[in-house]
Amino acid sequence: MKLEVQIKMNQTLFLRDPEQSELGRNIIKHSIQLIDKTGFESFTFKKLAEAIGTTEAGIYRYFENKHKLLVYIISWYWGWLEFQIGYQTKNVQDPITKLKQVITLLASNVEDDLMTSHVDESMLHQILIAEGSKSYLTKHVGEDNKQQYFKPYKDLCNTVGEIILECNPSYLYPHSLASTIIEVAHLQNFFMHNLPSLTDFDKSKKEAQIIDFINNLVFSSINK
Amino acid sequence: MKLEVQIKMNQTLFLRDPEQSELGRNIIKHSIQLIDKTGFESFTFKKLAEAIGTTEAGIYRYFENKHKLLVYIISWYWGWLEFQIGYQTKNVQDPITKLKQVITLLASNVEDDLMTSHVDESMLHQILIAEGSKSYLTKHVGEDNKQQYFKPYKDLCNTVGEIILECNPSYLYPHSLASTIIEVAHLQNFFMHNLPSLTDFDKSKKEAQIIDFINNLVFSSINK
DNA sequence: CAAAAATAATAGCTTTACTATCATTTATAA
DNA sequence: TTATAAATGATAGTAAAGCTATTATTTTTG
Repeated sequence: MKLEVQIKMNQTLFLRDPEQSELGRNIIKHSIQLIDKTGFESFTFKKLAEAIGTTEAGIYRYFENKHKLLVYIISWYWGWLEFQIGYQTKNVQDPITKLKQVITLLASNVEDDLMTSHVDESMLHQILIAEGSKSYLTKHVGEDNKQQYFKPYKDLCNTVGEIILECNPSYLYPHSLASTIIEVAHLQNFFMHNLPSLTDFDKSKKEAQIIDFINNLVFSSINK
Repeated sequence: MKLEVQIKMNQTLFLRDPEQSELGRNIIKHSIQLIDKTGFESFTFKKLAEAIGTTEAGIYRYFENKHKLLVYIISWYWGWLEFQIGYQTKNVQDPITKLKQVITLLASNVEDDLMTSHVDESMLHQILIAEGSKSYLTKHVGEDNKQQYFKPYKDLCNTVGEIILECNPSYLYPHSLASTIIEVAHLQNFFMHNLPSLTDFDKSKKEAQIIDFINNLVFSSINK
Protein backbone atom coordinates (compact mmCIF):
# COMPACT_ATOMS: atom_id res chain seq x y z
CA MET A 1 0.00 0.00 0.00
CA LYS A 2 1.04 3.57 -0.71
CA LEU A 3 1.68 5.80 2.30
CA GLU A 4 -0.13 9.12 2.16
CA VAL A 5 0.31 11.99 4.60
CA GLN A 6 -3.05 13.35 5.70
CA ILE A 7 -3.39 16.87 7.05
CA LYS A 8 -6.35 17.35 9.37
CA MET A 9 -8.42 20.20 8.01
CA ASN A 10 -10.99 22.54 9.56
CA GLN A 11 -14.38 21.07 8.59
CA THR A 12 -16.09 24.43 8.20
CA LEU A 13 -13.80 25.39 5.33
CA PHE A 14 -15.60 23.13 2.87
CA LEU A 15 -19.10 21.83 2.13
CA ARG A 16 -17.88 18.41 1.06
CA ASP A 17 -14.46 17.03 2.03
CA PRO A 18 -12.24 17.30 -1.08
CA GLU A 19 -9.88 14.57 0.17
CA GLN A 20 -12.65 11.98 -0.04
CA SER A 21 -13.30 11.89 -3.78
CA GLU A 22 -11.51 11.99 -7.10
CA LEU A 23 -13.30 15.19 -8.06
CA GLY A 24 -12.41 16.76 -4.73
CA ARG A 25 -8.72 15.91 -5.09
CA ASN A 26 -8.84 17.26 -8.64
CA ILE A 27 -10.28 20.53 -7.34
CA ILE A 28 -7.31 20.90 -4.97
CA LYS A 29 -4.75 19.85 -7.55
CA HIS A 30 -6.02 22.10 -10.33
CA SER A 31 -6.75 25.10 -8.14
CA ILE A 32 -3.12 25.06 -7.00
CA GLN A 33 -2.02 24.99 -10.65
CA LEU A 34 -4.50 27.62 -11.76
CA ILE A 35 -3.94 30.07 -8.89
CA ASP A 36 -0.20 29.75 -9.37
CA LYS A 37 -0.55 30.38 -13.09
CA THR A 38 -3.13 33.17 -13.24
CA GLY A 39 -3.05 34.69 -9.74
CA PHE A 40 -5.90 34.66 -7.25
CA GLU A 41 -7.73 37.68 -8.70
CA SER A 42 -8.13 36.09 -12.14
CA PHE A 43 -8.88 32.67 -10.73
CA THR A 44 -12.57 31.70 -11.09
CA PHE A 45 -14.56 28.55 -10.42
CA LYS A 46 -15.59 28.56 -14.07
CA LYS A 47 -11.99 28.37 -15.29
CA LEU A 48 -11.23 25.76 -12.64
CA ALA A 49 -14.21 23.66 -13.78
CA GLU A 50 -13.02 23.85 -17.38
CA ALA A 51 -9.51 22.78 -16.37
CA ILE A 52 -10.88 19.76 -14.51
CA GLY A 53 -13.56 18.93 -17.03
CA THR A 54 -16.48 19.45 -14.70
CA THR A 55 -18.98 22.24 -14.17
CA GLU A 56 -18.97 25.38 -12.08
CA ALA A 57 -21.85 24.06 -9.98
CA GLY A 58 -19.75 20.99 -9.28
CA ILE A 59 -17.07 23.08 -7.59
CA TYR A 60 -19.66 24.95 -5.54
CA ARG A 61 -20.70 21.63 -4.01
CA TYR A 62 -17.24 21.48 -2.41
CA PHE A 63 -16.42 25.11 -1.63
CA GLU A 64 -18.70 28.04 -0.89
CA ASN A 65 -16.44 30.50 -2.68
CA LYS A 66 -12.92 30.95 -3.94
CA HIS A 67 -11.74 32.67 -0.77
CA LYS A 68 -12.51 29.60 1.34
CA LEU A 69 -10.73 27.45 -1.20
CA LEU A 70 -7.66 29.71 -0.90
CA VAL A 71 -7.80 29.51 2.89
CA TYR A 72 -8.13 25.74 2.58
CA ILE A 73 -5.01 25.21 0.48
CA ILE A 74 -3.03 27.70 2.57
CA SER A 75 -4.08 25.98 5.81
CA TRP A 76 -3.11 22.71 4.25
CA TYR A 77 0.34 24.12 3.51
CA TRP A 78 0.86 25.34 7.09
CA GLY A 79 -0.22 21.97 8.40
CA TRP A 80 2.17 20.21 6.05
CA LEU A 81 5.03 22.57 6.99
CA GLU A 82 4.44 22.01 10.67
CA PHE A 83 4.68 18.29 10.01
CA GLN A 84 7.91 18.81 8.05
CA ILE A 85 9.43 20.87 10.84
CA GLY A 86 8.55 18.25 13.45
CA TYR A 87 9.91 15.49 11.25
CA GLN A 88 13.12 17.16 10.12
CA THR A 89 14.15 18.55 13.51
CA LYS A 90 12.98 15.70 15.73
CA ASN A 91 16.44 14.67 16.91
CA VAL A 92 17.95 18.14 17.09
CA GLN A 93 18.68 19.12 20.69
CA ASP A 94 20.35 22.50 20.31
CA PRO A 95 17.63 25.16 19.93
CA ILE A 96 19.89 27.43 17.88
CA THR A 97 20.54 24.70 15.35
CA LYS A 98 16.84 23.91 15.37
CA LEU A 99 15.83 27.53 14.77
CA LYS A 100 18.31 27.79 11.91
CA GLN A 101 16.84 24.69 10.32
CA VAL A 102 13.34 26.08 10.69
CA ILE A 103 14.35 29.37 9.07
CA THR A 104 15.90 27.43 6.19
CA LEU A 105 12.71 25.41 5.77
CA LEU A 106 10.54 28.54 5.82
CA ALA A 107 12.68 30.45 3.34
CA SER A 108 13.64 27.69 0.90
CA ASN A 109 11.78 26.68 -2.19
CA VAL A 110 10.40 23.35 -1.17
CA GLU A 111 10.38 20.30 -3.40
CA ASP A 112 7.25 18.44 -4.31
CA ASP A 113 6.51 15.95 -1.54
CA LEU A 114 5.71 12.60 -3.12
CA MET A 115 3.81 11.52 -0.02
CA THR A 116 0.95 13.78 -1.10
CA SER A 117 0.09 12.82 -4.63
CA HIS A 118 -2.51 15.47 -5.42
CA VAL A 119 -0.64 18.45 -3.93
CA ASP A 120 2.41 20.08 -5.49
CA GLU A 121 4.10 21.65 -2.47
CA SER A 122 6.57 23.61 -4.58
CA MET A 123 3.71 25.36 -6.39
CA LEU A 124 1.88 25.81 -3.10
CA HIS A 125 4.94 27.55 -1.73
CA GLN A 126 4.84 29.98 -4.66
CA ILE A 127 1.15 30.62 -3.94
CA LEU A 128 2.00 31.35 -0.33
CA ILE A 129 4.57 33.92 -1.39
CA ALA A 130 2.28 35.74 -3.79
CA GLU A 131 -1.19 35.19 -2.32
CA GLY A 132 -0.69 34.11 1.29
CA SER A 133 -1.44 37.45 2.90
CA LYS A 134 -4.70 37.76 0.94
CA SER A 135 -6.12 34.99 3.10
CA TYR A 136 -6.26 37.31 6.12
CA LEU A 137 -6.13 40.83 4.61
CA THR A 138 -9.91 41.05 4.37
CA LYS A 139 -12.72 42.85 6.17
CA HIS A 140 -14.03 39.48 7.39
CA VAL A 141 -10.79 38.42 9.08
CA GLY A 142 -12.56 38.65 12.46
CA GLU A 143 -15.27 36.12 11.58
CA ASP A 144 -12.78 33.91 9.75
CA ASN A 145 -10.64 33.92 12.86
CA LYS A 146 -13.61 32.92 15.01
CA GLN A 147 -14.09 29.95 12.69
CA GLN A 148 -10.46 28.99 13.44
CA TYR A 149 -9.38 29.40 9.81
CA PHE A 150 -5.95 30.63 10.89
CA LYS A 151 -5.26 27.98 13.50
CA PRO A 152 -2.62 26.15 11.44
CA TYR A 153 -0.75 29.44 10.94
CA LYS A 154 -1.01 30.30 14.63
CA ASP A 155 0.13 26.82 15.62
CA LEU A 156 3.17 27.20 13.40
CA CYS A 157 3.95 30.59 14.93
CA ASN A 158 3.66 29.06 18.38
CA THR A 159 6.01 26.25 17.45
CA VAL A 160 8.57 28.72 16.12
CA GLY A 161 7.98 31.03 19.08
CA GLU A 162 8.75 28.22 21.50
CA ILE A 163 12.03 27.45 19.79
CA ILE A 164 12.90 31.15 20.02
CA LEU A 165 12.20 31.03 23.77
CA GLU A 166 14.41 27.94 24.10
CA CYS A 167 17.21 30.01 22.56
CA ASN A 168 16.57 32.90 24.94
CA PRO A 169 13.85 32.49 27.60
CA SER A 170 13.84 36.21 28.32
CA TYR A 171 13.25 37.36 24.75
CA LEU A 172 10.19 39.62 24.84
CA TYR A 173 8.60 39.07 21.42
CA PRO A 174 8.64 35.38 20.47
CA HIS A 175 5.31 35.42 18.59
CA SER A 176 5.97 38.65 16.76
CA LEU A 177 9.41 37.43 15.80
CA ALA A 178 7.96 34.12 14.59
CA SER A 179 5.30 35.76 12.41
CA THR A 180 7.93 38.23 11.19
CA ILE A 181 10.29 35.42 10.14
CA ILE A 182 7.54 33.69 8.16
CA GLU A 183 6.25 36.82 6.46
CA VAL A 184 9.67 38.30 5.74
CA ALA A 185 10.83 35.03 4.20
CA HIS A 186 7.96 35.25 1.71
CA LEU A 187 8.11 38.98 1.17
CA GLN A 188 11.83 39.15 0.47
CA ASN A 189 11.49 36.23 -1.90
CA PHE A 190 8.73 38.06 -3.79
CA PHE A 191 10.72 41.29 -3.86
CA MET A 192 13.90 39.52 -5.00
CA HIS A 193 12.07 38.17 -8.05
CA ASN A 194 9.73 41.05 -8.82
CA LEU A 195 10.97 44.28 -7.24
CA PRO A 196 14.65 43.52 -6.74
CA SER A 197 15.66 47.04 -5.78
CA LEU A 198 13.73 46.55 -2.54
CA THR A 199 16.32 43.92 -1.61
CA ASP A 200 20.07 43.35 -1.68
CA PHE A 201 19.80 39.90 -3.19
CA ASP A 202 20.82 38.31 -6.38
CA LYS A 203 18.20 36.03 -7.93
CA SER A 204 20.87 33.64 -9.19
CA LYS A 205 21.97 32.87 -5.65
CA LYS A 206 18.47 31.59 -4.85
CA GLU A 207 17.33 31.75 -1.23
CA ALA A 208 20.75 31.52 0.44
CA GLN A 209 21.04 35.28 0.92
CA ILE A 210 17.49 35.59 2.23
CA ILE A 211 18.34 32.93 4.80
CA ASP A 212 21.52 34.81 5.78
CA PHE A 213 19.57 38.04 6.13
CA ILE A 214 16.92 36.45 8.35
CA ASN A 215 19.49 34.55 10.42
CA ASN A 216 21.37 37.77 11.03
CA LEU A 217 18.16 39.57 11.97
CA VAL A 218 16.91 36.84 14.28
CA PHE A 219 20.06 35.77 16.07
CA SER A 220 21.36 39.23 16.71
CA SER A 221 18.07 40.26 18.33
CA ILE A 222 17.56 37.20 20.48
CA ASN A 223 21.19 37.09 21.64
CA LYS A 224 21.36 40.70 22.64
CA MET B 1 -3.82 82.01 0.36
CA LYS B 2 -3.91 78.51 1.83
CA LEU B 3 -0.73 76.47 1.64
CA GLU B 4 -1.21 73.02 0.11
CA VAL B 5 1.41 70.30 -0.10
CA GLN B 6 1.50 68.80 -3.59
CA ILE B 7 2.88 65.33 -4.19
CA LYS B 8 4.20 64.79 -7.70
CA MET B 9 2.43 61.77 -9.14
CA ASN B 10 3.24 59.36 -11.96
CA GLN B 11 1.22 60.62 -14.95
CA THR B 12 0.50 57.17 -16.32
CA LEU B 13 -1.49 56.21 -13.21
CA PHE B 14 -4.48 58.28 -14.27
CA LEU B 15 -6.31 59.38 -17.43
CA ARG B 16 -7.13 62.82 -16.07
CA ASP B 17 -5.26 64.39 -13.16
CA PRO B 18 -7.52 64.12 -10.10
CA GLU B 19 -5.74 67.01 -8.34
CA GLN B 20 -6.92 69.45 -11.01
CA SER B 21 -10.69 69.37 -10.49
CA GLU B 22 -13.29 69.24 -7.78
CA LEU B 23 -14.59 65.92 -9.08
CA GLY B 24 -11.06 64.51 -9.17
CA ARG B 25 -10.34 65.54 -5.59
CA ASN B 26 -13.67 64.06 -4.56
CA ILE B 27 -12.72 60.78 -6.19
CA ILE B 28 -9.55 60.66 -4.08
CA LYS B 29 -11.28 61.75 -0.90
CA HIS B 30 -14.19 59.32 -1.17
CA SER B 31 -12.18 56.38 -2.42
CA ILE B 32 -10.00 56.64 0.69
CA GLN B 33 -13.13 56.64 2.85
CA LEU B 34 -14.82 53.84 0.93
CA ILE B 35 -11.78 51.54 0.68
CA ASP B 36 -11.12 52.04 4.38
CA LYS B 37 -14.75 51.27 5.21
CA THR B 38 -15.52 48.34 2.91
CA GLY B 39 -12.10 46.96 1.98
CA PHE B 40 -10.59 46.93 -1.49
CA GLU B 41 -12.39 43.77 -2.69
CA SER B 42 -15.86 45.21 -2.06
CA PHE B 43 -14.92 48.64 -3.35
CA THR B 44 -16.42 49.40 -6.78
CA PHE B 45 -16.55 52.47 -9.01
CA LYS B 46 -20.31 52.27 -8.91
CA LYS B 47 -20.42 52.61 -5.12
CA LEU B 48 -17.80 55.34 -5.30
CA ALA B 49 -19.88 57.24 -7.86
CA GLU B 50 -22.94 56.99 -5.64
CA ALA B 51 -20.97 58.27 -2.63
CA ILE B 52 -19.76 61.28 -4.62
CA GLY B 53 -23.02 61.89 -6.44
CA THR B 54 -21.67 61.32 -9.90
CA THR B 55 -21.78 58.41 -12.35
CA GLU B 56 -19.63 55.34 -12.85
CA ALA B 57 -18.55 56.59 -16.29
CA GLY B 58 -17.41 59.77 -14.62
CA ILE B 59 -14.89 57.89 -12.48
CA TYR B 60 -13.62 55.95 -15.50
CA ARG B 61 -12.62 59.24 -17.09
CA TYR B 62 -10.08 59.66 -14.29
CA PHE B 63 -8.91 56.09 -13.61
CA GLU B 64 -8.76 53.08 -15.88
CA ASN B 65 -9.66 50.69 -13.08
CA LYS B 66 -9.76 50.37 -9.33
CA HIS B 67 -6.30 48.84 -9.11
CA LYS B 68 -4.69 51.94 -10.61
CA LEU B 69 -6.67 54.08 -8.21
CA LEU B 70 -5.34 51.99 -5.31
CA VAL B 71 -1.78 52.32 -6.61
CA TYR B 72 -2.37 56.06 -6.97
CA ILE B 73 -3.44 56.66 -3.38
CA ILE B 74 -0.72 54.37 -2.05
CA SER B 75 1.95 56.15 -4.10
CA TRP B 76 0.58 59.40 -2.83
CA TYR B 77 1.01 58.15 0.73
CA TRP B 78 4.62 57.09 0.17
CA GLY B 79 5.38 60.46 -1.39
CA TRP B 80 3.80 62.25 1.54
CA LEU B 81 5.66 60.06 4.06
CA GLU B 82 8.97 60.73 2.35
CA PHE B 83 8.22 64.45 2.63
CA GLN B 84 7.36 64.02 6.33
CA ILE B 85 10.59 62.14 6.99
CA GLY B 86 12.67 64.80 5.25
CA TYR B 87 10.85 67.55 7.10
CA GLN B 88 10.84 66.01 10.57
CA THR B 89 14.44 64.81 10.55
CA LYS B 90 16.07 67.66 8.65
CA ASN B 91 18.18 68.91 11.55
CA VAL B 92 18.99 65.56 13.06
CA GLN B 93 22.69 64.75 12.70
CA ASP B 94 23.01 61.45 14.51
CA PRO B 95 21.95 58.63 12.14
CA ILE B 96 20.80 56.39 15.01
CA THR B 97 18.45 59.07 16.31
CA LYS B 98 17.31 59.66 12.76
CA LEU B 99 16.60 55.98 12.12
CA LYS B 100 14.66 55.75 15.38
CA GLN B 101 12.55 58.71 14.35
CA VAL B 102 11.90 57.15 10.96
CA ILE B 103 10.83 53.85 12.55
CA THR B 104 8.46 55.76 14.82
CA LEU B 105 7.00 57.60 11.84
CA LEU B 106 6.53 54.37 9.89
CA ALA B 107 4.93 52.48 12.75
CA SER B 108 2.76 55.18 14.32
CA ASN B 109 -0.80 55.97 13.48
CA VAL B 110 -0.42 59.27 11.70
CA GLU B 111 -2.70 62.21 12.26
CA ASP B 112 -4.62 63.89 9.48
CA ASP B 113 -2.32 66.45 7.84
CA LEU B 114 -4.26 69.69 7.44
CA MET B 115 -1.95 70.78 4.64
CA THR B 116 -3.72 68.33 2.34
CA SER B 117 -7.40 69.10 2.56
CA HIS B 118 -8.79 66.29 0.43
CA VAL B 119 -6.66 63.48 1.86
CA ASP B 120 -7.14 61.96 5.32
CA GLU B 121 -3.67 60.59 6.05
CA SER B 122 -4.82 58.70 9.11
CA MET B 123 -7.31 56.72 7.02
CA LEU B 124 -4.73 56.30 4.30
CA HIS B 125 -2.40 54.78 6.84
CA GLN B 126 -5.09 52.24 7.74
CA ILE B 127 -5.50 51.44 4.04
CA LEU B 128 -1.77 50.87 3.78
CA ILE B 129 -1.86 48.42 6.64
CA ALA B 130 -4.75 46.39 5.26
CA GLU B 131 -4.43 46.82 1.50
CA GLY B 132 -0.89 48.05 0.82
CA SER B 133 0.57 44.74 -0.27
CA LYS B 134 -2.27 44.18 -2.75
CA SER B 135 -0.78 46.96 -4.86
CA TYR B 136 2.16 44.75 -5.84
CA LEU B 137 0.96 41.18 -5.11
CA THR B 138 -0.41 40.76 -8.64
CA LYS B 139 0.52 38.89 -11.79
CA HIS B 140 1.12 42.23 -13.53
CA VAL B 141 3.66 43.52 -11.01
CA GLY B 142 6.33 43.33 -13.72
CA GLU B 143 4.54 45.67 -16.12
CA ASP B 144 3.45 47.94 -13.29
CA ASN B 145 7.06 48.14 -12.20
CA LYS B 146 8.15 49.08 -15.73
CA GLN B 147 5.66 51.93 -15.60
CA GLN B 148 7.42 53.09 -12.40
CA TYR B 149 4.33 52.61 -10.25
CA PHE B 150 6.45 51.60 -7.28
CA LYS B 151 9.01 54.39 -7.53
CA PRO B 152 7.75 56.26 -4.44
CA TYR B 153 8.01 53.08 -2.38
CA LYS B 154 11.48 52.34 -3.73
CA ASP B 155 12.59 55.91 -3.09
CA LEU B 156 11.44 55.60 0.49
CA CYS B 157 13.29 52.31 0.91
CA ASN B 158 16.40 53.95 -0.50
CA THR B 159 16.10 56.84 1.91
CA VAL B 160 15.74 54.47 4.85
CA GLY B 161 18.51 52.25 3.46
CA GLU B 162 20.89 55.19 3.35
CA ILE B 163 20.22 56.05 6.97
CA ILE B 164 20.89 52.41 7.85
CA LEU B 165 24.24 52.63 6.05
CA GLU B 166 25.07 55.84 7.92
CA CYS B 167 24.58 53.86 11.13
CA ASN B 168 26.79 51.05 9.90
CA PRO B 169 28.47 51.41 6.48
CA SER B 170 29.35 47.73 6.39
CA TYR B 171 25.83 46.41 6.98
CA LEU B 172 25.10 44.01 4.14
CA TYR B 173 21.34 44.34 3.65
CA PRO B 174 20.25 47.98 3.84
CA HIS B 175 17.45 47.70 1.25
CA SER B 176 16.07 44.45 2.57
CA LEU B 177 16.14 45.81 6.09
CA ALA B 178 14.39 48.98 4.95
CA SER B 179 11.58 47.13 3.16
CA THR B 180 11.35 44.76 6.13
CA ILE B 181 10.92 47.65 8.58
CA ILE B 182 8.12 49.14 6.51
CA GLU B 183 6.27 45.90 5.93
CA VAL B 184 6.70 44.57 9.46
CA ALA B 185 5.42 47.84 10.91
CA HIS B 186 2.19 47.36 8.95
CA LEU B 187 1.91 43.63 9.41
CA GLN B 188 2.40 43.64 13.16
CA ASN B 189 -0.11 46.45 13.45
CA PHE B 190 -2.66 44.40 11.48
CA PHE B 191 -1.94 41.27 13.53
CA MET B 192 -2.14 43.15 16.82
CA HIS B 193 -5.67 44.30 15.97
CA ASN B 194 -6.98 41.27 14.08
CA LEU B 195 -4.92 38.17 14.91
CA PRO B 196 -3.38 39.15 18.24
CA SER B 197 -1.96 35.71 19.04
CA LEU B 198 0.51 36.23 16.19
CA THR B 199 2.04 39.04 18.25
CA ASP B 200 3.10 39.80 21.83
CA PHE B 201 1.40 43.17 21.89
CA ASP B 202 -1.43 44.69 23.80
CA LYS B 203 -3.81 46.77 21.70
CA SER B 204 -4.31 49.24 24.52
CA LYS B 205 -0.63 50.18 24.46
CA LYS B 206 -1.01 51.31 20.83
CA GLU B 207 2.07 51.25 18.64
CA ALA B 208 4.69 51.71 21.37
CA GLN B 209 5.44 48.00 21.63
CA ILE B 210 5.62 47.55 17.87
CA ILE B 211 8.19 50.34 17.79
CA ASP B 212 10.18 48.68 20.58
CA PHE B 213 10.10 45.36 18.76
CA ILE B 214 11.31 46.89 15.48
CA ASN B 215 13.96 49.00 17.21
CA ASN B 216 15.28 45.91 18.94
CA LEU B 217 15.30 43.98 15.67
CA VAL B 218 16.98 46.73 13.66
CA PHE B 219 19.59 48.04 16.06
CA SER B 220 20.76 44.66 17.24
CA SER B 221 21.35 43.54 13.65
CA ILE B 222 23.08 46.64 12.37
CA ASN B 223 25.30 47.00 15.46
CA LYS B 224 26.48 43.42 15.47
C1' DC C 1 -19.91 84.83 -27.06
C1' DA C 2 -18.32 80.80 -29.46
C1' DA C 3 -15.60 76.77 -29.19
C1' DA C 4 -13.75 73.42 -26.47
C1' DA C 5 -13.63 70.69 -22.53
C1' DA C 6 -15.75 68.39 -18.75
C1' DT C 7 -19.68 66.28 -16.79
C1' DA C 8 -24.23 63.93 -16.51
C1' DA C 9 -27.59 60.63 -18.09
C1' DT C 10 -28.47 56.55 -20.13
C1' DA C 11 -27.77 52.24 -22.29
C1' DG C 12 -25.58 48.14 -23.16
C1' DC C 13 -22.24 44.26 -23.13
C1' DT C 14 -19.26 40.62 -21.10
C1' DT C 15 -17.69 38.28 -17.09
C1' DT C 16 -18.01 36.92 -12.29
C1' DA C 17 -20.25 34.89 -8.56
C1' DC C 18 -23.58 32.42 -7.37
C1' DT C 19 -28.36 29.38 -7.02
C1' DA C 20 -31.70 26.12 -8.76
C1' DT C 21 -33.47 22.18 -11.24
C1' DC C 22 -33.49 17.82 -13.15
C1' DA C 23 -31.37 13.91 -15.38
C1' DT C 24 -27.84 10.49 -15.01
C1' DT C 25 -24.21 7.90 -13.14
C1' DT C 26 -21.89 5.67 -9.21
C1' DA C 27 -21.51 3.84 -4.66
C1' DT C 28 -23.75 1.25 -0.64
C1' DA C 29 -26.83 -1.45 2.09
C1' DA C 30 -30.87 -4.56 2.46
C1' DT D 1 -29.29 -8.23 -6.95
C1' DT D 2 -31.87 -4.57 -6.75
C1' DA D 3 -33.52 -0.29 -4.51
C1' DT D 4 -32.03 3.81 -3.03
C1' DA D 5 -29.46 7.37 -1.88
C1' DA D 6 -25.55 10.07 -2.84
C1' DA D 7 -22.62 12.34 -6.11
C1' DT D 8 -22.04 14.24 -10.57
C1' DG D 9 -23.31 16.38 -15.05
C1' DA D 10 -25.98 19.41 -17.94
C1' DT D 11 -28.39 23.39 -18.31
C1' DA D 12 -30.52 27.69 -17.05
C1' DG D 13 -30.91 31.79 -14.81
C1' DT D 14 -29.95 36.07 -11.77
C1' DA D 15 -27.56 40.06 -9.70
C1' DA D 16 -23.61 42.51 -9.50
C1' DA D 17 -18.99 43.89 -11.27
C1' DG D 18 -16.27 45.83 -14.69
C1' DC D 19 -16.16 47.95 -18.33
C1' DT D 20 -17.38 51.04 -23.20
C1' DA D 21 -20.19 54.02 -26.04
C1' DT D 22 -23.45 57.81 -27.17
C1' DT D 23 -25.66 61.94 -26.66
C1' DA D 24 -27.08 65.89 -24.04
C1' DT D 25 -25.91 69.45 -20.95
C1' DT D 26 -23.01 72.25 -18.32
C1' DT D 27 -18.76 74.78 -17.37
C1' DT D 28 -14.48 76.76 -18.67
C1' DT D 29 -11.54 79.51 -21.48
C1' DG D 30 -9.72 81.93 -25.58
